Amino acid sequence: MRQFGELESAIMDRLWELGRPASVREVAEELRPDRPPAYTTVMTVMENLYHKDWLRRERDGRAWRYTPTRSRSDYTAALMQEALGTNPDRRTALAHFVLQLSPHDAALLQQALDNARSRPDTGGA
Amino acid sequence: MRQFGELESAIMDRLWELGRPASVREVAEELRPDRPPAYTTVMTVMENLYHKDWLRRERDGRAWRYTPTRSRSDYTAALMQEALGTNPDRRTALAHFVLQLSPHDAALLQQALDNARSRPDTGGA
DNA sequence: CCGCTTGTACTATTTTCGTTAGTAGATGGT
DNA sequence: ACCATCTACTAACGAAAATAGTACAAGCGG
Repeated sequence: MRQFGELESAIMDRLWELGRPASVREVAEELRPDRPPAYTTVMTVMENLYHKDWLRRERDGRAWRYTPTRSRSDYTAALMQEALGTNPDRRTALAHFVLQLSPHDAALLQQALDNARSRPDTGGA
Repeated sequence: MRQFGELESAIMDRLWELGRPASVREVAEELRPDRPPAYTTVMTVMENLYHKDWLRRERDGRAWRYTPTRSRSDYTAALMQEALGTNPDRRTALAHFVLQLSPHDAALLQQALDNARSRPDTGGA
């Protein structure tokens, strides 16, 4: 699983922000105010993301409406998982990871672990 | 921090496996048995990694001996950290992450947290 | 001492993938 | 019927990784 390019990220971010199916037009608007990409550029990239299975789409009149196939947190977690997966020594990797966490994040992580224990596999996507 | 290319990964893996300074020749041997890259290819990539500061090197006769500048777990942890960092909703991201963990990994993670609490900031790199 | 082997330094090409966007054509509203 | 909009197709550019050849230095064995 490769990480997103810059424009891809911006697009996914926008879609995750919106939290509902959105047309190319909607996404393209106010995307990267510094250097607004052409409408067709956004369209192409969104179609790429569709073919790469990061977006699903449905017809709305002539236009497509796109939705992320996975939640942002799901994506983040998968990236983390993948990073961890490349390492045979999970113990050390996890130890390093934890040491790099801010106290606040460490607390959140502890909570997450507690929750996972009390309600294993609840919380789906 | 960009993730490695395929050959770059193979090379770093080999160096991490060996756990000692290694020459280009040593690394090149048995690297990707399916399609062994030319010696000079490996050399070029290792020099790239050196200039990108992933490898350090020292002379050994005519040859260079290369060593990773960072441990594998350090690298892994940094990747995980970076993934987490792109997500504004850390709580949910961490929750997902934990739910995706195998029970064994979850236990390791809990241990890591416990250790971090009892001996904060011990264990450096 | 001389050539063979090994290793480096330099250079260059190919490939891959994201980014960029134009053009043509379909379609629906007014 | 016309105009605005949207898609589909095509293409080319740029950066970075992968690939490797060539030239050259230097040590070793005979």
